[in-house]
Amino acid sequence: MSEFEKSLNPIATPAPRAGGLAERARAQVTGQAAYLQNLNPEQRRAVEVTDGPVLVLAGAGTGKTRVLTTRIAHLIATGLARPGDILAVTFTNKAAREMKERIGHLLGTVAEGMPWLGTFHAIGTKILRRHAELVGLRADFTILDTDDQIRLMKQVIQAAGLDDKRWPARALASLIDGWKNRGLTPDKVSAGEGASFGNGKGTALYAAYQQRLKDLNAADFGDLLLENLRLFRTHPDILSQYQTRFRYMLVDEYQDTNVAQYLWLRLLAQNKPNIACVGDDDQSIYGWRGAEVDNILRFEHDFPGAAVIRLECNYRSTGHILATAAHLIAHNDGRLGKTLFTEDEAGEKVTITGAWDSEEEARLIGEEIEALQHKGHQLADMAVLVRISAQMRELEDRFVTLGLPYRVIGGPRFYERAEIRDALAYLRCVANPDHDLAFERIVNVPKRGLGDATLELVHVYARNKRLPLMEAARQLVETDEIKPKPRSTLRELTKAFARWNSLIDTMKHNELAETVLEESGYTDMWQKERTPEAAGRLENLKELVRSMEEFPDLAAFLEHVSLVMDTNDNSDADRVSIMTLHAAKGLEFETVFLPGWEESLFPNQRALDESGKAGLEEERRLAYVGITRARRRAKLFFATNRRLHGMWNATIPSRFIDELPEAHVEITEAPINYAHGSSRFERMGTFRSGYTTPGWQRAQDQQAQAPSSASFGKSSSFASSGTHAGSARPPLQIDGEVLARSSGPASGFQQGDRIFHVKFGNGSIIHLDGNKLTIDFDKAGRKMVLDNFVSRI
DNA sequence: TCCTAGCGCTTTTTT
DNA sequence: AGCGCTAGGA
Repeated sequence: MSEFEKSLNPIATPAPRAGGLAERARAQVTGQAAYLQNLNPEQRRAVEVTDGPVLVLAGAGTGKTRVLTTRIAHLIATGLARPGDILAVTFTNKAAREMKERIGHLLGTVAEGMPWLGTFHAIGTKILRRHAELVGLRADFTILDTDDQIRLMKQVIQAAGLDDKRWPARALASLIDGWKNRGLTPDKVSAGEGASFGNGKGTALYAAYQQRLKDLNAADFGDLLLENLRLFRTHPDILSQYQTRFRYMLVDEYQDTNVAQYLWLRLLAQNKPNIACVGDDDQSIYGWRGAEVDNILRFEHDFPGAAVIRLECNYRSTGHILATAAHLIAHNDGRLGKTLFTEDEAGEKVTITGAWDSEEEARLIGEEIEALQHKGHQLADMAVLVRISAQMRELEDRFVTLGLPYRVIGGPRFYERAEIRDALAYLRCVANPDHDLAFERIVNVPKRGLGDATLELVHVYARNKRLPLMEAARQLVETDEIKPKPRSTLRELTKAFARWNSLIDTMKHNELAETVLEESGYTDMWQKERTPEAAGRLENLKELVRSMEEFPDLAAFLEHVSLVMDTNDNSDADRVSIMTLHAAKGLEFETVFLPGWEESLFPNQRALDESGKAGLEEERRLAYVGITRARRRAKLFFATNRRLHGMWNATIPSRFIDELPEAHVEITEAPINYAHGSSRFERMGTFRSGYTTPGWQRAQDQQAQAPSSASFGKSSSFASSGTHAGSARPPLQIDGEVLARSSGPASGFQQGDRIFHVKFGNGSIIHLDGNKLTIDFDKAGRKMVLDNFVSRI
């Protein structure tokens, strides 16, 4: 066996397999490795430059994952590193899973031999467990999920004598989360920031929370990295141990790293920076949760002598799509700059379709999907990408009506469902009776008559005796402190937990789970509730028990769910996907529908308010991500009226539409005429009026007409959904004297004026309400329209 | 201790 | 509009 073959697979010596390791290795002897042959020159360079820091700027669809996985395979195949020498970090479990699979394909072996390939958090946990005692934890510390975290913070807030109404635990949670993302321990938080919460007690609350975590032998997600930093800083010997171990480092999605992750990487890469970071500054869309685009922009400065490799050949999208995306993103400042190109055909232009309202928009999308389906396209090749989840409802309604199979990606995840968390809390209590937060969660679920009063007794006793709640309860029920009824209930419960706990070693863990859920009365609770929803919950519980089979024991299962908050749903039915733009990153589809390109929604007003120009640029990157998900068809939509929080609002097309290159987009008409009628010409007109004037400028114009932005919002809202009923829209009556008075003669029109409307033709104004006009059209009947689509004749 | 009516909030989401 | 939480009453 040659030297490099040994390094490929140091243990077994299997017979050479077709396409396997040995065969590939032989290919390398004769010329070059087979795995390198499918790479373009830039990709190859990104794989073969193994010394020193490397930044790979990988534009959308340029083969980023291929480079990462091939690079790892290359390091192993050439004998530069053994699998255990390579640290490879990703953000999501999905990405980690995918990489393992693909490396396995490349090397012809299952890549379980990559012990240090995983998410930041998974690897952080692994390291932390080995040295837990050095940061005040035990090796079996529990990882709190968001829910536990918030309940704990609530306790901390109350313990500090603060009103948890006025200072909500959620707010503190996001504040502390933000600090942890930035690598700040309580002593590092600036006084000003610390004082911003809880009457100046922010920092103290943070410190108290950290203390509580230590008491509970627990860590939250942020700690998994933050405690690593502490460990590395306070124990240079341990740091150097890992520096030596990780001879090569790879980082996926580098543009999404936050400060803590950045510091972690820097510490590990300190002496021997064989670090390769792959990312795309144009796809940084997680600034709001602590990601620092700066990390990638600063890479060359941080790692002097870094090789910067740009992957600019796009293998995903056709010409028009790519050109559209490129032109849009060029409006951002401060980019590292890439020019994507494709060797693919120009393909179809990106289409822009204006709809009267969001219902019509959903209808149009539904029809286009059906039309494509009739032409033989798979539903699984299509996706609808929305800015906010609230947009999904109307789409789902429409798809249900059409009988169009769809799936919502993202949404509430499996492990976040109440019944799953309850079941997990039971199992955590069984496995670890000291898990106070889990105990609290289920002590009275199902209702057992153990309310606040009883629980408070247990709490007080536990605090005084410094005991876990379960143990405190066990001791308390032997006294007369508790009233007879709750006393016997609680006694039975603690006995039950003791019994279940004793079964851990003898009973199969999934059977044990079933037993626990049965005997505790938890399954009964849902069975008694005869609703379809409860049936679904029971289904989920079954699924949970089933999924446990994949793990060797209860402890392994619980560790898995703490870190992996998703399940791989392998439903392969042919369905349209609906998801947010954020959830779509990293995915691709033949056809992508992008509804809701309107000011306020997209770019999202809140992002603009909170982050100004940076917010706008992140929104634009989101738009870029959306368009670049499409392989062959990207279809943009906007509606002139949208229902938000139950109110109809007049909207104007997104400024992003104005930023698209005219040569690569086309404005479409709706394929079918609806109740209010439409023709190609009219739709063009509608759109043009929104196209030639920059969106933001018109927004200002409209704002200027109204006394204030608040009354603008009001005056442009239709009365209710009842008066606005989609295609079968009845003549609209405006129910508000109040509304009419409040908005005044803002439109400049008068009752009786003859007007022309781009969509409905000529008509007479019969009623005015701010910028909304009720008009009897000569041909189209009575409609309510907005003044900016109307001109006097 | 439990049930329910009313109130307030509402971007994006991973681990 | 819809959901989750909370306070207040039974």
